[in-house]
Amino acid sequence: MTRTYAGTIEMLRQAGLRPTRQRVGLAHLLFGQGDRHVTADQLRGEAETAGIKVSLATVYNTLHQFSGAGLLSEVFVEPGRSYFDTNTASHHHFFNVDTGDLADIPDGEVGVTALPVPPAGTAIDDVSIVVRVRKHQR
Amino acid sequence: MTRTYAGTIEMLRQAGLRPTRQRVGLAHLLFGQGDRHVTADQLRGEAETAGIKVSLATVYNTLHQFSGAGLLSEVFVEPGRSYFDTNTASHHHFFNVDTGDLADIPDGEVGVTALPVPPAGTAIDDVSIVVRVRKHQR
DNA sequence: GTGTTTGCAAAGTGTTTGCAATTTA
DNA sequence: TAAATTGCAAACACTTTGCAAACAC
Repeated sequence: MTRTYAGTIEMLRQAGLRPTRQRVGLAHLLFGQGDRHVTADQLRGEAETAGIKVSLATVYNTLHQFSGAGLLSEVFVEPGRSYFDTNTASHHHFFNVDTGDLADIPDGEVGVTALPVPPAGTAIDDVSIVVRVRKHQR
Repeated sequence: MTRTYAGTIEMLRQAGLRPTRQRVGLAHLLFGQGDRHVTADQLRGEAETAGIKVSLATVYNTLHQFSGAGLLSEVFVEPGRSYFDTNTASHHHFFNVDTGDLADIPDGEVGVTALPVPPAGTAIDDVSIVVRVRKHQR
């Protein structure tokens, strides 16, 4: 978690990304407050609220650049929406189908029993578990 | 697996769906050849090849109606593309990120170690494991 | 005949792209 | 100043919708 501007700038430099006003602002929103799960649109809204002027196209570019640099990971839970996760360690997710909220499953609470044998000619890249939850009706 | 026309028609009737020419044709493509994973567009292409005249809008409608009736399940592996699976039993998937192919993981080859405790106010709806694979480079 | 279903084309959603203007170093 | 980055608007891929014509019963 980077919290100072100097630290954010250093992080971006190390990732080979110029610390532009937009990137620094978005990095602050993303990495300044613990683990986060955001869509491009949500992040754009937060940036606006925070007074960071940035276009949606740049938010997308930035999220992909951060992913490429290993600062973010992408999570697939829904067609038509991309989520980005500041937790780049291997872990799993709860997805609330009613609200669209994505949350980490605490470490160790779930895992896979064994790795399956991948189809011929392929190798395993990533294993993800998504636990879909909904409002508990009573 | 339904293979006869009479069987397909009966299946649709039981699901509360009128056995229209389009629904019967698509059901044959879907349920007449073992477990399948298709996108709307793929199915549309197959229908065309098979000489079944059906619009893309109707393919979408039909896939959703079949899902609603429990004849299909929907699988989420990629933003911007919906996959439908003729296997409605609880099971998991391989997703080839290079080709877009989706395949079932044989029963028992993978499972979860334990169910995590869902966030307050929610209940678990579904647990899915997606194993992303890619061409094995040598 | 009556209500359901279909197909078209238009609209919608989320994302990406091309390129001139701006910014970083 | 040179190269990288941004923002806009247009383009995109996939999906959904509105509604008149066609179909199932």
